Amino acid sequence: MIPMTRPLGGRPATTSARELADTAQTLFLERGFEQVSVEDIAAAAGVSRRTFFRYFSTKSDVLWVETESENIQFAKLLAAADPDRRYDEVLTEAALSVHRITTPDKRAWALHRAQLVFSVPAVQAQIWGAFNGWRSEGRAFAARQTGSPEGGFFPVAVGQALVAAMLTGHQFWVEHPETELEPALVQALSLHLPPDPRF
Amino acid sequence: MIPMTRPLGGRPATTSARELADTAQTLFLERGFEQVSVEDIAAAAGVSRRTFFRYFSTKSDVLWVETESENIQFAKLLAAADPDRRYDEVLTEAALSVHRITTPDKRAWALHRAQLVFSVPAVQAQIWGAFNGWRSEGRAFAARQTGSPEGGFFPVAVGQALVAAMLTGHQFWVEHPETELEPALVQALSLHLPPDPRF
DNA sequence: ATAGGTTGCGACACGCTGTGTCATAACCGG
DNA sequence: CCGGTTATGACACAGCGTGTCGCAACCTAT
Repeated sequence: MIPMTRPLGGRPATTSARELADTAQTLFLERGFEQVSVEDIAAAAGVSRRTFFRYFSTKSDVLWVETESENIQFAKLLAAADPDRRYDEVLTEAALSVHRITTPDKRAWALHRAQLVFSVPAVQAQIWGAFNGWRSEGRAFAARQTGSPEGGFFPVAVGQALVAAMLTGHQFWVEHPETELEPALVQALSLHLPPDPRF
Repeated sequence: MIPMTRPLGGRPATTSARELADTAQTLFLERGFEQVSVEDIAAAAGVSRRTFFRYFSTKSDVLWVETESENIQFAKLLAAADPDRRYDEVLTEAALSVHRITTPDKRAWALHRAQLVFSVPAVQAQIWGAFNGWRSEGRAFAARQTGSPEGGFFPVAVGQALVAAMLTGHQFWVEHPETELEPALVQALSLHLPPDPRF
């Protein structure tokens, strides 16, 4: 979508997806998702409303900028896993690694985004697509790591269960924001299924 | 929302939620969800656009009219459960009962809708809200049946796991349409959690 | 029959999202 | 300086969702 190298010639961009996303996230934290219009974001970033929609196809897309790179990191961790290890251990480690929170700023944003997920319909409408990567990665990994058939029942269940565990951890966190996300994720991911290559 | 008995006095309604939903679904089948505006639905039903929003708060709400009554049936089954039975047995029975397919017509429709769920983004956008009932009902039931704290981790996990099981069964069914839904649901629901009132 | 209360509806206006179109600004190389 | 290229802004438009207001259509009581 956004080219790696600036093509030769042409007017240089006055902003970037990253800058727009940062601006938007700051405003969301200040006033809340629905109290911030695209016009507000564009004005704060010094561009027109139309330009915002050239970088993001919808207002809520700005919430999932990190998701793409997280998916890549997740897939890499799974690809590099020792084939002899239990699939569920690897899956748990990889998921925790990707969701690790390093700074207070990132914690605040992650919490707010999670709150939006569980309260704003416009955000909920995108969850399916946002977690598609997790579902399919978890499924494919479970199939190859346990030797289950590609179209079998078990890998499908693992993919769905992985997403459910993520949502469980985040939902608990949102309802207990004084706690930390990681323990909740650990607990949710510990409710895993034993490997079963039969189906 | 819509009163059970017509109140005394006042102008009688010229339409109903049921009539609007039927009209809308017919148009959706003909042209597709996004190719039908609320104005179109209202016109086809012989009312104004404003009146549509008096019966449904959003356009997409009419997609899940059946889901609402299913939720009520589900909640009733859970409410009538023997308090001494294992929560997961009751949950499984109730979920299977609600999803039981009685006629070939209903099977075809259920399969078609499931296929839409796993392929059409416009439909996927509604899934979160559509399954909100199952999530919250499963959660509340798990809490009271196992004696777990209302805000505890375990009920949250049960709610999410219930939805994940539903999706797993349906996803497997969509990918193997020659099989039946119920066995897939049984298998998915059998991957349940043991009751744990501690958390 | 008429008056007053109650309830559904249509008309209108408004802010917001998302899209299409077009002119223009700001860079490139020759 | 001059086309070619790319990002942007201005504008228009359909659609969603909400608020408000006056009116229409029913009721019951007098």
